[in-house]
Amino acid sequence: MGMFSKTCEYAIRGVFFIAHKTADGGRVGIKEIATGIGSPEPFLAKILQDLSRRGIVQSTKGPNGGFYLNEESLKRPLASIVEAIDGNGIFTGCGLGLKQCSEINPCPLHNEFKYIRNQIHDLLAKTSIGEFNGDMNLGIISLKR
Amino acid sequence: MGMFSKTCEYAIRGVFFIAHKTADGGRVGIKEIATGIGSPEPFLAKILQDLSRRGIVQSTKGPNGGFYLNEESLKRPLASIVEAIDGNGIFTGCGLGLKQCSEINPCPLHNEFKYIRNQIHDLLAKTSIGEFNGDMNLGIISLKR
DNA sequence: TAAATAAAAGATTAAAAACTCTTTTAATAT
DNA sequence: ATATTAAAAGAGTTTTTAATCTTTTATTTA
Repeated sequence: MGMFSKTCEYAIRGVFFIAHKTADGGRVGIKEIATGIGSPEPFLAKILQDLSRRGIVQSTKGPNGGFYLNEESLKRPLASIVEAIDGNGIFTGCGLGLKQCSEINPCPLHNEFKYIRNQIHDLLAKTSIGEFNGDMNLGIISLKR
Repeated sequence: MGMFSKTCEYAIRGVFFIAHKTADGGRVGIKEIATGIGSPEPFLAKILQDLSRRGIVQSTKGPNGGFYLNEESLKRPLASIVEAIDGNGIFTGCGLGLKQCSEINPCPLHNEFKYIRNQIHDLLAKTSIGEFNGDMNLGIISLKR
């Protein structure tokens, strides 16, 4: 059980891959993305179609088509991907799974978890999709395995 | 998708409930625990059996039997419950789901996630199972809904 | 405008997690 | 000893998540 669902992990890795591959203005096909991040191709296709519908990635059909990211998309925070796929439960949900846990009806770990959830949210909100392209060019980081 | 699996959420809430209910030295039955924390009874039974086998909770069969916590168990950190049920993936796993993500082969968010995962671990390691009994007596906190 | 390309959409299957039911075993009290 | 109580254990079901397959639609190039 990771921090995000498997779907969301593929989504983030896929979007990073697209950002990196299309930094020069081109397009990248689903096959290349799936291979590049080590995900099942048809499953990733579904995920990217969803993100495309939501405007988080861009795509065109036909020859020379594929996925890419416009200026605006590159500036979006990672939080927008996570919220689109997993919802905002990770930012707001109770650590012990209680629906009505809140400031006035807190679970035993309410304050401790609130602190951590806020940190996760801040991290994902302040980090933009585009900002890792440099690292990846240097081969420092990995999106596969 | 919460921080922990549903199973783990029930486990933590169940153990808190046992700690609270048996603080005076008694035992508490699975039915009362399940009702008290709002979980499916047979499913919670499975979970507590597992924790019992691992020595994280104590139990006796027969009349006046039920679950309880000995001195040692009350002092254990919450981390021991989480590790028993969900494993240590939440403390060590890669945020993007990469098996081989590490210091020398980091994913784009490796350092950021490491920081957060350490915080989660520290919180769960420094917090003991028994230390919320007082709060619960005051009716400040909830384990249900 | 026809052929080729590549994503979109819909339907289906597989695997994992969550949950239930039935039988057995251990402990206690009479 | 026997009946009763309550957890342990095992097998089975349901639901959710993950993954696959097939058909359709849009775009481009020749």
